[in-house]
Amino acid sequence: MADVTADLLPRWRRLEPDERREQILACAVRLFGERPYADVSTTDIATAAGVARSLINHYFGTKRGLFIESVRALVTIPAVAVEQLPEGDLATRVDASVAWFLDVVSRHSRSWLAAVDGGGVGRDADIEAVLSEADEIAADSILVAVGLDAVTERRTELRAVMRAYCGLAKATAREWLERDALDREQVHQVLATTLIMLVEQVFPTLKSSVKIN
Amino acid sequence: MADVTADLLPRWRRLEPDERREQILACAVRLFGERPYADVSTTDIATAAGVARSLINHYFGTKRGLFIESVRALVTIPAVAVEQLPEGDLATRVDASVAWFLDVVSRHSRSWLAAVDGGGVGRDADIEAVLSEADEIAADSILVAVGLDAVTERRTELRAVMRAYCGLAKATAREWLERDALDREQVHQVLATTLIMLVEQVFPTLKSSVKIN
DNA sequence: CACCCTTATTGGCGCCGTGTCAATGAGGTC
DNA sequence: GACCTCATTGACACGGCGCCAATAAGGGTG
Repeated sequence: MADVTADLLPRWRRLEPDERREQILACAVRLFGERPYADVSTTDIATAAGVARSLINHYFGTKRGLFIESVRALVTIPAVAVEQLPEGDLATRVDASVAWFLDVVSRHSRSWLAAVDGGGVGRDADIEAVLSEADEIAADSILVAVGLDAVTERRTELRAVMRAYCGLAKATAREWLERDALDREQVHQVLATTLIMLVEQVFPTLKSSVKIN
Repeated sequence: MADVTADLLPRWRRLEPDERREQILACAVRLFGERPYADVSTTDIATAAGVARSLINHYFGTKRGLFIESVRALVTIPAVAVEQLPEGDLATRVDASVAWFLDVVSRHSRSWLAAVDGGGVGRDADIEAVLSEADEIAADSILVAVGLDAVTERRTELRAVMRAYCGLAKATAREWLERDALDREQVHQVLATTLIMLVEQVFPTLKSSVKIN
């Protein structure tokens, strides 16, 4: 017998664009964290979100577009984070920054790990740009944290070193979260010590770059 | 008019499996270095190698299989490299190791950059495994270079720190090769100083891990 | 030198995933 | 309650990939 409520309740709910967008994005973040990019079809995401597959294209253009948004959501340091840093000497602020970082990455560990290496297969200029931008923001945040944000001299090199330090941070975090070869305390120690060393030892003595071109 | 040589010279040359395999691999390494994974079709590689597309599947099984081999060929440190390290104190050996690393990566710069981040989009367990293995080998090589390869105590943590250091090495090299924000000398200085610091300062004082499980 | 026999290599088939487009209906408004 | 907007759907076409049987290159054997 036919469902008598068939013509009473709608077949699908109509949401505000922002709302629907966020909902799809949340599903995508989760799925991209669970499986590699190529193994997650847009059909999977659509099913998880309970919508038609083509709606994904409507909101994000392409599958890669959705992936890019997913990565961006995970790797970008919110501005509010750096505003809540404690006052105090270098060691204190570095400790707080490292602790904050470790808190965040351990919370979303699986998805974060998937995001930071850009997925793994398929080097892509757009993804690269998102990760770059995130590193850029991260580098600036670190400069604020260590109190070097006012330094204008040789700022390019300064930020480059900080971006490089981000590479260390990611790799060290991976040793903790993924391989379980280090514990949190050890990761903290490596990152804090290295950062302080970079600021106090390496940077002041860094040979100034001689441009050849 | 029909080509009179049609039945005289063969339509294609028949190579030894190893030979053909290497030829296809070389083309793949080049193309994967030029474009992102998803933008390189097996048809492109087959065309570049002058063979039928299905021959790729015959030799490498799948497209990803071919990609994995391509990455492996680029990121694995040959055993011969560590055997040629000079004698001398820590600073000397570290300098030589860093110099060797910078030589290699700058030589294949484009393909190497593409390989180390696993491509960019599509985090994949197999790729992860190849990069892991390469890091593993690299970590051991570094331990030999800094003369800590005989240390058995807390070896797990020791290698983990070295793998993490590989993350710094990659990121720093990227600042030089890709962004041109640091020059070779500066990269050298950052990597050498940090490595020495890790060996002399961090590791001796690294709190021993307390397993919770 | 002619034949054969191994196997490197090819061409074509079918499947799956993706992006596009016009049609549909949910839900607010007058 | 009718209309109108636009969020949402379903179907279509294209392209890439893996598989399989057919083909021919080229060395071995008489």
